[in-house]
Amino acid sequence: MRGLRDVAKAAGVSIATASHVLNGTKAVRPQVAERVLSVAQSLGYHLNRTGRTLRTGRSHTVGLLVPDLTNPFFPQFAQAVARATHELGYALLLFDSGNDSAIEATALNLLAEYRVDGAIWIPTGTQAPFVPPFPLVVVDRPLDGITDADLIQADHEGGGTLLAAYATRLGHEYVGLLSGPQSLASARQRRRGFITEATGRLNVVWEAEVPFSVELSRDAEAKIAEGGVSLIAAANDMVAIGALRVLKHVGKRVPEDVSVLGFDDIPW
Amino acid sequence: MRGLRDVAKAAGVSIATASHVLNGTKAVRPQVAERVLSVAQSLGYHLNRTGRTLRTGRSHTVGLLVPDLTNPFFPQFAQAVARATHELGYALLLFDSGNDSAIEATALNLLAEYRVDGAIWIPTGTQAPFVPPFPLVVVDRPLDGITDADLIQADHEGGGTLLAAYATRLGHEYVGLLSGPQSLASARQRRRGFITEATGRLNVVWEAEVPFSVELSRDAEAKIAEGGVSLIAAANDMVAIGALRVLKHVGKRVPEDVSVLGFDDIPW
DNA sequence: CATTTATGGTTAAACGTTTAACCTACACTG
DNA sequence: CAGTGTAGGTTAAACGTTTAACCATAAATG
Repeated sequence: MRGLRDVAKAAGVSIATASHVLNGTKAVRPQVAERVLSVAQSLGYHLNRTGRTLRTGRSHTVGLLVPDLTNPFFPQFAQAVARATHELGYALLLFDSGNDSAIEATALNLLAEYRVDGAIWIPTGTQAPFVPPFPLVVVDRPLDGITDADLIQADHEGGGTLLAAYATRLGHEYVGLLSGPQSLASARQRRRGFITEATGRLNVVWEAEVPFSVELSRDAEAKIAEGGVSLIAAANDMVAIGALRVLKHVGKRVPEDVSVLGFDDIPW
Repeated sequence: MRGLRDVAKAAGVSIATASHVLNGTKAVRPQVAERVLSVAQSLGYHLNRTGRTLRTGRSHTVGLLVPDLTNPFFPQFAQAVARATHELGYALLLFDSGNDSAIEATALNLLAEYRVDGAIWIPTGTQAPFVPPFPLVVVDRPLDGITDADLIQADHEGGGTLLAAYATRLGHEYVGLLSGPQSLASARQRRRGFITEATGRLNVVWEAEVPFSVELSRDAEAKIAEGGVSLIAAANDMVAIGALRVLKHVGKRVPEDVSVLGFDDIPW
């Protein structure tokens, strides 16, 4: 692969000058600048980022680590981040941990190894494998022992409150609750909001804890099939869709027989 | 950030030995190996990949460039690739071009700048902005002028054939076709297969070309609303869902009033 | 005209690794 | 005991950039 040295030689100029031309970092006679550029072009020169990063100590790269790209919430998020970083002239390293904290740890390690200038992390758990050597923005799920990271969080508790309030407003009385994985702060907060708002107003006939996925637990499926409620509140749109599947499977119509409430507004 | 030099110094050993310990690339007395490892650990040392890549010329990184992560087909694909690369000890750089060939070009350029050892590319168009300086696997959409890349392709034409054959088997006669963007080879091939199989057996009352998205064209929406067909074949599951939306909007029931056929088997 | 200043270029060091080549001390062999 | 091999370590060069420091020439200034 051609390097700056080859470009410089072919253009009859020093490496420094070639670098200055390519980066516009110092005045160069138009004539020779033109020559350097055309030589670079015809040689198929591509900057070697490892060289630059090594020298400057800045990678102009940020990392994004999400729990699961097949949950459509995250691609939307990733695209927004990608657009922003791209506009700012940063490269984006995108990792999908697959909800696996071991993979998450190696991804985090890779971000460190690539010397990202910063990262956005939507953790799958509540633990960091090490304290990240780069500026960090944590999304939605506070981490134990990481104190100097920024935290962006939706009002999950308020969202849970809204679910219960809406169910009440629609006149429902007996409801089921599919709460998300209680290992996640976000799921805990949604649940708390729901329960708090529901007590005294709604009768939570049953509750089941399920993963943030369309695949529910056997327990949850049994409770959904059992009936006895006029509304099912789900911690998540994917969970809501899982509930819809089970209901269809057991021959219950939505919303005629039972209503289903979700959270996230995914395109599905 | 701590480097190998700091680790070596703190362990009272040369940089070379520290490197050998960390990479297991030469025999070292267990006692000193242990010391190096624990020092590295306590110093929070992370390998500097830019240094290694610069020296070795190999990044142990592969790139994956997809057209649109919000099309659920691609996250599935990406996860499979991620798992495979991870198992082989490679890092994966994931890019989403957003169906924008300008972004695609810069992504490709980034892959070159990162010196990936190879890349998988699902192109949005049919042109490459430059001949990639790394081994390339192109998926589903052959490129003009790129001769030495591997090509993996689904049997799109056969899929189109299946759509028409299935419609015929179900006894349909008057059908509509939502063909995908004809700028893409995959969409062209699906269409060709469908048309070939349909001629003589089905009456293709109307056809509309739409993007691979749930957002259809005005023209397509009008044709769908208009009716006159008992089945609509879509070039894509997302397109099929777009059709379902329009049908619901105009009060047509599926499958009682009209059937809808898709392609891809996405989870939605 | 003598001096300063701007313009356009070069030299060389440094970033953090890896790794071939080298070195030393010791154990083994005959 | 001379000679050979091996185990375990070090030295130093190289990868491709960027950039401070330097230099030469030409232009501007008084």
